[in-house]
Amino acid sequence: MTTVLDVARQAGVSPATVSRVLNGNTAVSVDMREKVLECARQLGYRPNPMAQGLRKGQSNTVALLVGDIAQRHFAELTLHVQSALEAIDVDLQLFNLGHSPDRLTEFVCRAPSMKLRGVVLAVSDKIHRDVLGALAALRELGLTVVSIGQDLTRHGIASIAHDERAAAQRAVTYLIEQGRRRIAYIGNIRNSAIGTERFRGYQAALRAADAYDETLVWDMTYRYAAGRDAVLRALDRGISFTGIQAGSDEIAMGAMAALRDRGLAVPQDVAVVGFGDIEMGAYLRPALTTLSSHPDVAARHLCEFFAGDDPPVELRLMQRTLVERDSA
Amino acid sequence: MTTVLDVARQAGVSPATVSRVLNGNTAVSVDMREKVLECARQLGYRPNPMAQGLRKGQSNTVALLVGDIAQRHFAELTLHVQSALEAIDVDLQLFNLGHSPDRLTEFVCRAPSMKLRGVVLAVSDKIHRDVLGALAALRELGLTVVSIGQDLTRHGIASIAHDERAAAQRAVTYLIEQGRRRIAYIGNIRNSAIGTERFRGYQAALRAADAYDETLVWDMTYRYAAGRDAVLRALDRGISFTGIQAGSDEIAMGAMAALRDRGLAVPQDVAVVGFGDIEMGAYLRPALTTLSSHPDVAARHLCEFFAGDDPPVELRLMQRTLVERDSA
DNA sequence: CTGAAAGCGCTTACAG
DNA sequence: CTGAAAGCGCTTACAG
Repeated sequence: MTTVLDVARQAGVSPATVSRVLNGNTAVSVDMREKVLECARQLGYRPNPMAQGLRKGQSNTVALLVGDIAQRHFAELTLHVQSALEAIDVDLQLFNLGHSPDRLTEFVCRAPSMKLRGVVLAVSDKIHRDVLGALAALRELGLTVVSIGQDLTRHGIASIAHDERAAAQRAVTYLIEQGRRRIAYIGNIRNSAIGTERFRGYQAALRAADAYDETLVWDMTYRYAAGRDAVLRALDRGISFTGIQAGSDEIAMGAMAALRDRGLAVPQDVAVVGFGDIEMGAYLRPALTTLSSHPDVAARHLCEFFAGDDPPVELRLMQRTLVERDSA
Repeated sequence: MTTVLDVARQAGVSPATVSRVLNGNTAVSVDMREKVLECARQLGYRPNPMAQGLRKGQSNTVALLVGDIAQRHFAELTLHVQSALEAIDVDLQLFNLGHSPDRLTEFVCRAPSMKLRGVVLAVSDKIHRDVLGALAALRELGLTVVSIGQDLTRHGIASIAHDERAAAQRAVTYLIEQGRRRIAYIGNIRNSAIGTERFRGYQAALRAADAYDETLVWDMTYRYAAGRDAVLRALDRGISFTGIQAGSDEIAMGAMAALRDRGLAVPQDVAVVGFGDIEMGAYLRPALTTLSSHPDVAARHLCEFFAGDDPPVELRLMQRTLVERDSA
């Protein structure tokens, strides 16, 4: 592999000059700059990232901590984050948390010695305040720390998030306006920071219509099976309902399958609204009414946070809109 | 941050000894080893990965090149690969190719200077032979190079792959045994190495039954829309068929939506078989009959390739089985 | 504007 | 078995 030294020799200058030209933060005379650039090109020189990192005390890598890449919206987010960060020339190291708080804790312990450029937290689960503190403290080590999905600004972490409460409230109000009153909520509430917000929106809409009923709140996990099981169990218990607000599209799909299996028609008997607008929803029959998601916008915000050297702890709020299809 | 030097001072030994204890490949006296270990623990010492990498000429990072993480099976594979590699203590750097050959080429140019521990290629698309050559050549630089999904052993790259041809042949034969003869193939054929294999299996099964008809072969991309569009177009042209072998579960879903929209019943009028057994398939109504996938097994094989220093160029072949559900 | 020198934190021949 | 020394490839004060 060619090194700065090779380029320097070839160009007849010192390695310091080569470095200065390539990093372009110090003034270098025009002819030197051109000669160096030409030689670097000729030799196909690329700096050794580890040498750079060791010298600078920081690598060019950002760790992306993802709640669970098996969930569609996390996969989509990963996609956009990776390409956005690549565009600004930072490498992405992927950690899949699988919703395990222990894995997050372990990461936090390892993080300081990893010499990362930053960490992006894409986690829906509630995070222990000690961990949050440790994460925020990484900032003092020169890392850029950003949360996508939940608002952690009050813990000192720059955040990009949807207004989940408003979104859920909008969707549930839409169901109420159809004349439905017995509307269930299926989703992760207690363990999920984002889920809690969504639930609050649901609750607010129903309370406003004086139709809130605790027995219709089913605190479940994110996956398909959760949606199916919740519906099956409720039906077995003779609980009746005419609408479902799901905490994710996957849950909504599981619920729709269960309704179908029990001979209930969507949306005639029970209307269903999902959360996240994953691509598949449009190909279901009935097609899934859901709330939009904006991973591309989030990725763009993220880049802005990484552009500055020490980004402010601010919230970039995004709004979800209702995507009306057949299921509600 | 604490360094080897800190640990050495604390333990009253030389940094060389600390390094030897921590790397454990050279003999060190028992009392020294214990003292060093104790001090390292006390100080919470973790080696600086960039210093290690610079010294060794190689980092601890493996690049995972993924065809398109927006496709479910790639997301699932990423999940398993990441956790398997983490277990053997290697970091995962994610590259999403988005099926772009240019991005792959660019990676190949960058790769030598990246000082990677290895690269994992999870790509369904056909790869240009020059790129393949460059990839295989990385091996001489000490990288471990493994392909998951397509067999590249004849290009000098260790591979983990399903027997796609046998799988498709099995599934299509199953449809034929139901008395169906006009069976369509929807999938990526020309541009996809894996798709080509699947198509060959389909073709072999139909030829064996003397029922192969080229007008029922629809070369499309991987996504939902492709499945829907292919079916709609065929129906518009008055082409009739009683079965569909899809090149992916997503395509199968798109096709089922189109059939439903045109008033055709699955499986009574048209049977549908997918490829890959993504979780969602079980929650469709009718539930999707499909061919199993084994990302967990693949990840396990992968670790074995990374365990040895210079793994042999061999093929680990996996068999898909037919997952019988309602759609066929 | 430019170069010589130091040093980031490790590991591994080389001596002993 | 152990230590002193060199060096991986870069960048950046420090002189000039």
